Amino acid sequence: MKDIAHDLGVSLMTVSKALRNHSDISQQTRDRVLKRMRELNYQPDWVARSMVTGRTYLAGLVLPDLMHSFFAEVATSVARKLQPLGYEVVISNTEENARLEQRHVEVLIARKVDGMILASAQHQKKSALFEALDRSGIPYVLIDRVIPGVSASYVGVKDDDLGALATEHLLAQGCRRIAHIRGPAVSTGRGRLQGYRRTLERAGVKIKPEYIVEGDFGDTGGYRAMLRLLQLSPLPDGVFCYNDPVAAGAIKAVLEAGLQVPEQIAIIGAGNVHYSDLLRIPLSTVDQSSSVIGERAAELLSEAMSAKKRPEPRRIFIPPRLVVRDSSRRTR
Amino acid sequence: MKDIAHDLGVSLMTVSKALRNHSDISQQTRDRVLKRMRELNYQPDWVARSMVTGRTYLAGLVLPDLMHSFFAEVATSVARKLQPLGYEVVISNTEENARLEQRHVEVLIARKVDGMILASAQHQKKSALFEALDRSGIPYVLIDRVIPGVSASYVGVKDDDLGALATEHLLAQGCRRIAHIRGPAVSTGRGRLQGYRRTLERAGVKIKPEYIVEGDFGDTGGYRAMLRLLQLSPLPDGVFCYNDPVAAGAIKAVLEAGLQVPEQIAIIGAGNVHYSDLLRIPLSTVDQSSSVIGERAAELLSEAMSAKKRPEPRRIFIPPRLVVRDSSRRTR
DNA sequence: CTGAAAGCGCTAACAG
DNA sequence: CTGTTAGCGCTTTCAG
Repeated sequence: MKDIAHDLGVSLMTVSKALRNHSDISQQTRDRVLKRMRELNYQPDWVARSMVTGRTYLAGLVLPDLMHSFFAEVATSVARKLQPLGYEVVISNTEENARLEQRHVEVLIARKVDGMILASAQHQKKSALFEALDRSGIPYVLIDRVIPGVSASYVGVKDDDLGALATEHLLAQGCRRIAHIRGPAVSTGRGRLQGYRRTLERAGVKIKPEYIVEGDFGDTGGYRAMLRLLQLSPLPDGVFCYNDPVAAGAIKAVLEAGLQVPEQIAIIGAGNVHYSDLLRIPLSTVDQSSSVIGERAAELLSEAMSAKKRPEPRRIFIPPRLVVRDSSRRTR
Repeated sequence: MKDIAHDLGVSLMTVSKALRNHSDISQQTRDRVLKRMRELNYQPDWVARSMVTGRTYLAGLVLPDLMHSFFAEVATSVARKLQPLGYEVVISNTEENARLEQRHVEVLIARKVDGMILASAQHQKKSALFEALDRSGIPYVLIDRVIPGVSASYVGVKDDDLGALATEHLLAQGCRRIAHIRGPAVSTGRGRLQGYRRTLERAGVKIKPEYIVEGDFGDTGGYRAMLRLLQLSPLPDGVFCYNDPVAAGAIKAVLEAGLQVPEQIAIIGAGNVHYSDLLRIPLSTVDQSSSVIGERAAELLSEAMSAKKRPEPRRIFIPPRLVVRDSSRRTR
């Protein structure tokens, strides 16, 4: 900047204003400055600019697992929304580890990101993480997982409705012994389980505790959980799985056991990950509109980041949508 | 910092040094400083620190598509390697768009990232992007895709070897009419095609131009490409697909046409994405060790970032590894 | 419309 | 072991 000012015989300030399209600069001066800037390949230094303006135009995105296609879709849509607004997105992969997540968030705070979107892996009600976040004054939006006791904006589906939708579908397909491979103790896992319970109760079906098994987040967990279900007698005739990777693993186990999907055991997952249609047996699922979640969250965040004072937290619930494919369609 | 210094009756510098574990500070003073720091919930301001040190401890990762499981794996392993070293990773999703990529890289330069890893979507030899990058002096490592004319460090597989390996395997399975669904005109697409050609020539098999069709990067492209192959007569009895998503789409088309995989048409992909084993027909593929690529690239970059002077570019080639599953295993 | 002065929060270099 | 001085590259404020 100094060079440009010197070369053109104007002051630093004139250059600074010209570069930022400030109003009180003559068109002629502006053009000269921009021309010289291009000649010198000059790019304004964001670090210095941030230091004085207090804004970094960085947005943090804290995710439990980038390799889970649901979060990859969210990341893509968040970036697609935020980048045109001038924000760069810093993605932190927490690997479902609450401690690691805490550290990442502290780092993002110290780096003065303008805002954060997080699918938090915290299990506890009110963790140090959210205290630090609130103290920092940095706006943030929760996605996918609700953290009890944290009153921040949220975007996601109502997981009990999702669980109910899936379970109702299995009932409608004629299943009577419906099992659930449940997820971990985060809000999505709890909510889906609750929806499953609620639906069976309302339908007057007795809930058997041994039909509810823990499946973790991924396909290996789903595979192992299904092996346990396959020990039972009578066998379940339908399984609602925490998510699509878990369901894919479960299907693998069922097929290896020589049983038919969906004829003997119908299976449904959740998330509608993009390859669901390409699996061994095209997978029925409940769609969560991952890209819509990302978009809405980005919108809420960008409002909060540009607002003078913190806007009221808002909760946006995306309605879950049933997608029936072969894995649960009974041809009775 | 000023507050801490004031509260403790020491100078700013003492605090600054204590916080950074500088050697010439007494243990006692350091402890007092750290204690007060915790009490005040103070976090050093990275922006200010970067301004004076010239280092941001940000690393850019420029990828064509986060939703492609190969790149998601690379991103995960890069982050896992770099974060313990104190770097935060900024991921830019270029959506296979060379212009968008150019803009992203400029932004990363202006933000003064300490280094970059890129799987570039540039088609041309020497684009403005790499000129800007070289001018900036920021170290960078190319992964997955070689850019002709750019002499930077590189980590990836030799794509012609990959293509040869896949094609040889199909030959060994008894296929005689081997088609190729090729990728776009980036180095990976060209290299795999070349390996396919080379192998067929050496085996004395005539290459039919109509057996080489364009499939783009993803499953829809693979599906459409396979539909075109299915018009041909005689039908191919083996297809080497650019990557696993393309292969998954191709399998879908074959099955819908009522043909058997692998009995009538054997299929092999590349990349060994993590769900390959869960597809309709478990997919044979060539593994590229995505996480190793990420790790090695991160290692090369971190060396370059901490070196005084730019180290010599290095090229690391990961050997491709054949993974045979049902989609190509002929039970003759 | 243009410019001068002051300072953002921190650290490098050097002096005590 | 501790402190002083100067300045990173930019913008904000206010005066011409």
